[in-house]
Amino acid sequence: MFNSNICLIFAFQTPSNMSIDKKEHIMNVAMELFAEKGFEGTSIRELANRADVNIAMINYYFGSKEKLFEALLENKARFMREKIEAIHNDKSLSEIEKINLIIEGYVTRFLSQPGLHRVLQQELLVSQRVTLHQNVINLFVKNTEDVVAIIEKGIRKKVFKKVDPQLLFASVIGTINQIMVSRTMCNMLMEKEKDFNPYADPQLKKRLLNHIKQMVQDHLLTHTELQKTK
Amino acid sequence: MFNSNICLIFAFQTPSNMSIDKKEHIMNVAMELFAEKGFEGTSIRELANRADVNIAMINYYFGSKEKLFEALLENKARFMREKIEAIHNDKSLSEIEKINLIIEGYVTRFLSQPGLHRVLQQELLVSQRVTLHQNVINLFVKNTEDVVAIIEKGIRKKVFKKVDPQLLFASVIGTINQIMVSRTMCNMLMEKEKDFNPYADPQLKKRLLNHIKQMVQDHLLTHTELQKTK
DNA sequence: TTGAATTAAACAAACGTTTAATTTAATTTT
DNA sequence: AAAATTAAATTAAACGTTTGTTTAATTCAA
Repeated sequence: MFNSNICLIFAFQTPSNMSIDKKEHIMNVAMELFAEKGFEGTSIRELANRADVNIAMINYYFGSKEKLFEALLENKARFMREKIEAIHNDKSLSEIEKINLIIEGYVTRFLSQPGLHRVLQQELLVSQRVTLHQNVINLFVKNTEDVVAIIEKGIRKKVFKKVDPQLLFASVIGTINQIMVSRTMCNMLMEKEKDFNPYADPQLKKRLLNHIKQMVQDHLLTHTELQKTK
Repeated sequence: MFNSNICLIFAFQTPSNMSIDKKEHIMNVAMELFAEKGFEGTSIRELANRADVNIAMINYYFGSKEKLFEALLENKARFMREKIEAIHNDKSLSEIEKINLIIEGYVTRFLSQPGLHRVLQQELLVSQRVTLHQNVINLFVKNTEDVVAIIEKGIRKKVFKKVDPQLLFASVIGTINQIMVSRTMCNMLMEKEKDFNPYADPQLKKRLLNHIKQMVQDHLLTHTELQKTK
């Protein structure tokens, strides 16, 4: 009751852009909730409540819960595409430099947006909303193709040894995913207190970057004879 | 966790296997559905329908939808624990052999149970059902601790170079996860037809095993000087 | 005065769960 | 061995909530 009054006062003070801000605001809260509870686990009512708007406003702005979800991903998820394309086409960079830049890009982006990462991962995992599911896949496959092309060029140039490019990229992304999948788990593995936010910790970022780069480089540049297991 | 299972087994001492088979059957169908649509995305009615049992039977057997889910994980998710413990304590194995055996164990187990993997991953990603969520985490953390101990022993013995044990294990699991997260995506990456089942393909298994083992071994046994990026 | 923004209330549909009645199977009594 | 008794398994129907969405009235800014 009090809140709505306060809101009305602020509505007077901020003139026309209120509606755009409100849309933005709803999307931010939605990202938070979807990341926490998943798409089906989040109710419009809870979202409206947390965002402090009327239930009807969500359908008024976005049409439906699912369209809100689509708008969310459309708005936030294209992020790595242009970056990777740019790196791929930059002729001043060596292959190993490109790989390192891509690793840095992913680590930076995912660590700074844990919620988005969580939502994307959920959408990959669950195949309920078919076209959205497919969109996320396509985005990822395109990125993989670029990275694979870079690695294959390095192999042809004989600066890399023969590796499995698709699976190597899967290892890079998979490592980050494994860290992002659960904050609690991450803290336990990294021996931090329970309510620490590891994703904002520059030390974790450094550690993660270092591990991935070193592992990828060791794998790309050297060859050890595989041990046999009987 | 154990108690509930034991209790249920003793509760129906009826030798009539029909009921136990039916329970088994419901759990299998539930795994299928949860893997496809997630926990909240699956309705009791749809589950009952697909399993060809009355809706009430699910609550009759399991008490609730959530308890069914718990029973499911309790029944199927303990798998790697004993195996890793056994490998960890086996004194006839070298460190690198242990690591390879663990990699083989995970790959084999996950590839043979894609649904279970999917459900576990979802439960890590979503923190709705708190204790269940924590159980999955604990299971995973315990496994990590064993693997970390093995790697650290290898480092002390100077058969491994100094690496980040936690993150290396994250890379192993993460690579497998990345393959398991979406069948469609996996097929696109591996250039298979759309309705191919990659997880049953021995060639993919071989390829995955080979990549992970080789990458881990390169990383553990050799050292390359890290390139600087400005 | 007009069109957009916002609201409370109502909507039907779907949800997980419970009930109460009935069928089936096993055990006990005759 | 047949009948009676008891308990478990199964069912259809209903329960009260909650879901996403819509409506129709009201407030707001221009």
